[in-house]
Amino acid sequence: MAIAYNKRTCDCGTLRAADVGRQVILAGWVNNYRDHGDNLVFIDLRDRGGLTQCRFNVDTDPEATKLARTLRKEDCVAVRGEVIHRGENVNPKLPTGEIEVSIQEVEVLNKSLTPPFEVADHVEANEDLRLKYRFLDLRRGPMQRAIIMRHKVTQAFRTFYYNEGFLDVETPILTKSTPEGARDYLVPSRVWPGKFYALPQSPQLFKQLLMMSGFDRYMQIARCFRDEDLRADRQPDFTQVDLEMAFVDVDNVLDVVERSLAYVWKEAAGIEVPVPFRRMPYDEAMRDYGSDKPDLRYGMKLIDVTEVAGRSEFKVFRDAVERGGVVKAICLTGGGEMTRKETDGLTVEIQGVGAGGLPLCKVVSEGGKTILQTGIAKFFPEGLAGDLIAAMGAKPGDVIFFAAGRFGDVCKYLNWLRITLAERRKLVPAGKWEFLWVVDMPSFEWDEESKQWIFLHHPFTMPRDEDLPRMESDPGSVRAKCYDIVVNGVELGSGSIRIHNREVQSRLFRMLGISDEEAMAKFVHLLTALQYGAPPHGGLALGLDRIAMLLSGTDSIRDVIAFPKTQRAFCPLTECPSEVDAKQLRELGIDLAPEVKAKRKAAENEA
RNA sequence: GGGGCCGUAGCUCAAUUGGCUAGAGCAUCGGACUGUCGAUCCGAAGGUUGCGGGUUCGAGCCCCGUCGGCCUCGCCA
Repeated sequence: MAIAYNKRTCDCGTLRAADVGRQVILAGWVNNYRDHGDNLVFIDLRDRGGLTQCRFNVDTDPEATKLARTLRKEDCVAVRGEVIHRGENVNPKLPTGEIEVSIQEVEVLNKSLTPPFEVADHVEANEDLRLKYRFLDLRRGPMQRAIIMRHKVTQAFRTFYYNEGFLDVETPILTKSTPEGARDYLVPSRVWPGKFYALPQSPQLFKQLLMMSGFDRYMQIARCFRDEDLRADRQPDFTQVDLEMAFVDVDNVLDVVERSLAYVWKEAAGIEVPVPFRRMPYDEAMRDYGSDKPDLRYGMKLIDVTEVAGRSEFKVFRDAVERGGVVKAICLTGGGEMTRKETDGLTVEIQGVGAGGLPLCKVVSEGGKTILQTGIAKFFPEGLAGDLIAAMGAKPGDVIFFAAGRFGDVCKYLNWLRITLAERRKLVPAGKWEFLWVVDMPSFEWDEESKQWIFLHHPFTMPRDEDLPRMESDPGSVRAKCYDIVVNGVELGSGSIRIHNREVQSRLFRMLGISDEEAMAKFVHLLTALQYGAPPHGGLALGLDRIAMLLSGTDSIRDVIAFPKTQRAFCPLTECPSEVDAKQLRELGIDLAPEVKAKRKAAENEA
């Protein structure tokens, strides 16, 4: 090799004025080139560490300068030269801006085609193009920082939990399909034609088994797979910080998890987070915020105005109340300045969420009195309007938004509205981290479709001790020993204390209309293990992608995943999923459905 | 599965009410330039307006279908 690129003296972000005079070897990519004619050429060389300006002078190094002139963006090169001070020409924008390297020798390690988009910090390209050329996208500063942030988060979690005595144990990727919950990704097997493994939705059952095995503190950075529709914060394969502890109750789990989060925020991002975190019962979260993951960085609580609204002449409200529903409202301080166009726009949008409309009225001051105006104000006679204003704590200049109907629907609409208003009107304070435990969720929920009770969490979640006697008589009142950790309106993770007693587990399955035979068929390994001295245990799983996303300041987990998939679970880089050979299918004993074949043929003919 | 927004040069965008040869910035290529660092200056090249159909004298624009992307509801124990 012309230049010993395997003996780089440092990376492109480290050289300073103190290094002037040193002979250095650098390697990296051409970030930019500036050709000043016969004598002078500049190349900005970039690697993971940063940028270093390389100077080529034809008078002193004609060969190198000649070659430098042919360099283009994203060429991979190695250079050798002397660190010199820039004198009058320091660049304060660069950490290395005091120096440059006067290049004596340059070697092109590999030319680059013209990139399909500019490899620059400020990116303009569409995300799907960036995903197709992810290896180029990942060269960009913000992406490098995001991936590095993720690494720091991972490392901090490991350090913390290892220091707390947690054992890192791997669990199978090929495992058993469980039809409950999310859809499984299935894996066929040549050795077992007609049978399938499933990729784990989480290591849930295995980590419980590890507790029964006596490894009383377990953690794993675990890949999980769910074949469901995607979102900005959901990928088909994602990563959990999975943990489980034996001989614990709720407080033990919350304590160690919140300390781990505080440690990670400090270590990875330098942010101090006070512990313990606030706790809020699920009912309170739903009542005040209409959400099981409320964002506490701003106010705009939901206020129940069912009583007042029921006395109004507005038919929508009266109907809702008569049908046993609720009317709730939020007050937007200073919202009176919103234009008709803005509120009409919100109406259309909230209809997209499912609401019939967006009733509202403005609070104004007139003749020394505070009154309601516009919108549905006319349905509130003076006295009633006063009651409403008092209930809302509204002041002149505010706007009151309403939602009426079933409790769940009202929550959905006003939660959407609260979040949307906070974002649009910039009511979200920067740099604030509002951690919150949401606890005491119901164990069961009545499902209208199947006309039976279904579990809200998973079927191994322990009900609260004092609620156990009511499991059969009043299932709706049973609260679970389960907990969600939320920060700034984002659910970071959830967990529970598990059932460690076979009798309780059987009672619970019976209650849900699942026979013992059925339960055994699905969960034989767990149910059997429960009978051999299973210890009390519980745990939690944290969404690593979301944590990395929040600490990177992005709003999509795709930004902290090196090779993510699109919303339709397609990878533009590898172009997967893809078709496979007929031979592969034959070996697996699999035939495609006729309609799938027909569709494929039609697509081929078109192409 | 439902709703919304979007698709024009390699990239990001523009194109008046449906009307002349579809434009601009960046990137690319050629040339100039000794201190730039988002270099600058001069010039060139670059288009199946995602795809298919329809309406029209005339479609980037209107209509229908389809493909793809993002957001969202459902879904995600």
